[in-house]
Amino acid sequence: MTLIPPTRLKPRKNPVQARAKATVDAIFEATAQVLLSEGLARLTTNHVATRAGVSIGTLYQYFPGKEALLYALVEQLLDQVACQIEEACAAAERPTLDDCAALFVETYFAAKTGDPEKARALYLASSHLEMSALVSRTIVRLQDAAAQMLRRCPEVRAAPPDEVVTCWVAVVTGGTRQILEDTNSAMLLPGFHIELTRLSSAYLRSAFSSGPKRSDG
Amino acid sequence: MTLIPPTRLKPRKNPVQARAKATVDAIFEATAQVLLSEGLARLTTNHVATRAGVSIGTLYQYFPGKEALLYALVEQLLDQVACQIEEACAAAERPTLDDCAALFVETYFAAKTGDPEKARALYLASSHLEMSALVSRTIVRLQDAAAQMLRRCPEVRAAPPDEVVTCWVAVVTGGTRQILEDTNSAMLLPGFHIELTRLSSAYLRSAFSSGPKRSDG
DNA sequence: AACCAAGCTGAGGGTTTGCTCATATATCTG
DNA sequence: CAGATATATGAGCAAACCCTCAGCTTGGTT
Repeated sequence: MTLIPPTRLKPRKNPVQARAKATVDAIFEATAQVLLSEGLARLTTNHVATRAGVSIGTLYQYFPGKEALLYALVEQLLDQVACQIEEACAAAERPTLDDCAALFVETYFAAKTGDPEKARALYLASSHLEMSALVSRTIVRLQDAAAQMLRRCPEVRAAPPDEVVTCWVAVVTGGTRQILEDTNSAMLLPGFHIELTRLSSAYLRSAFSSGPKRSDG
Repeated sequence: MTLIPPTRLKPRKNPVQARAKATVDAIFEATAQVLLSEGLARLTTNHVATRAGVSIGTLYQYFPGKEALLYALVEQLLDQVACQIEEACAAAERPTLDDCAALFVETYFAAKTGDPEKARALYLASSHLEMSALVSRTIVRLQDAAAQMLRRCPEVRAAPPDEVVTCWVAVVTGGTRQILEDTNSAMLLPGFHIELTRLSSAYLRSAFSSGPKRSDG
């Protein structure tokens, strides 16, 4: 929405009838499935169309090409995550640092693990060079949401420094990705968000209330 | 080396003469370059051979296919990083927690940013489904190196819990990836490893010296 | 019913890609 | 030098792929 993708990446038209909406959904769903079962290299438009149960011509009525299809999928999935984070962060009125840590981590983690397959598909698809702007944009949204939440935190006096917010968001998103993509560590996944919350609390405290309660100046 | 890849992914033969070694190196180099300039989708064997200045036939004498080429490249780059970490961690004899944090982060960060282009190429290539085992293996090596270093740390009494090591390593590697891949935040990259070190120190302290020096039991 | 968008189909043209193989050159060994 | 081995070449074929288009079906409106 906010971004202006080149024509090559924009959808050709949006579905208006209910049946067409179902078709597009099926195409998205099929794309994610093929991505997971075959990998990005073997993802072909014909294969996606077949898996979606529609003809190849139908696919090309909505998307000008393979890349546009992936672009739309990534855009959709990223937007869902960003919206959930923004909503959750905005809802915290006077959070403690620990609240901030828990809220951000839990929300992000839940958004990702709610449908781990889709999350993995997203990681695969977003490795396409042209998606990087989309990812960047989403990261900025997360950073802004986090920074504004921290600013409403009584323990935080001034505006939180960029490096801290950047580092924190990078570490939460990157760490989660690492765990989700590593099929080996998938077993101890349930405990991960707890550790990640502890880590976040420790970091935020060390960044914002470092001295022993430096009283009012 | 440690892994036993299916024939489809193993190199066909190793170069023995110096000239052949140079050829294989050129192919690797060209692969990384094409990966960065064209992306994984447009990486073709013909294109790589051209960029390397060798004939397509030559490429196929050493690698049975495109995937094997990528596999070998990823294997090489991952091994370099793991070796550097293992070496650095093993060299620390009686480190403090802060030493551990700094050593691991600085070494990993230096290994990645020493050649950021190659690091980015690695991320692109490793998104191929079949590389996940290779990545997993490397992560385990990093975890082991970190765990053994922590065990030699006077502030750490017992063996460090798996969740902590897993979380820490995931966060350092994942966070670094996030920063390296995001071209926007590339500018404040120089400060990132400092924050990451602070974060690591804070986390390790909260995990290992949480109470006020719970004396011997 | 008659009409018109909107939606769907899938064979096939043109292109790209992966890979082979017959041939040629370079390096080594005795 | 002569033979053996290692290395390099690149035209070209089979397969895979992207995408179009002319015609067909479905849903909605009057």
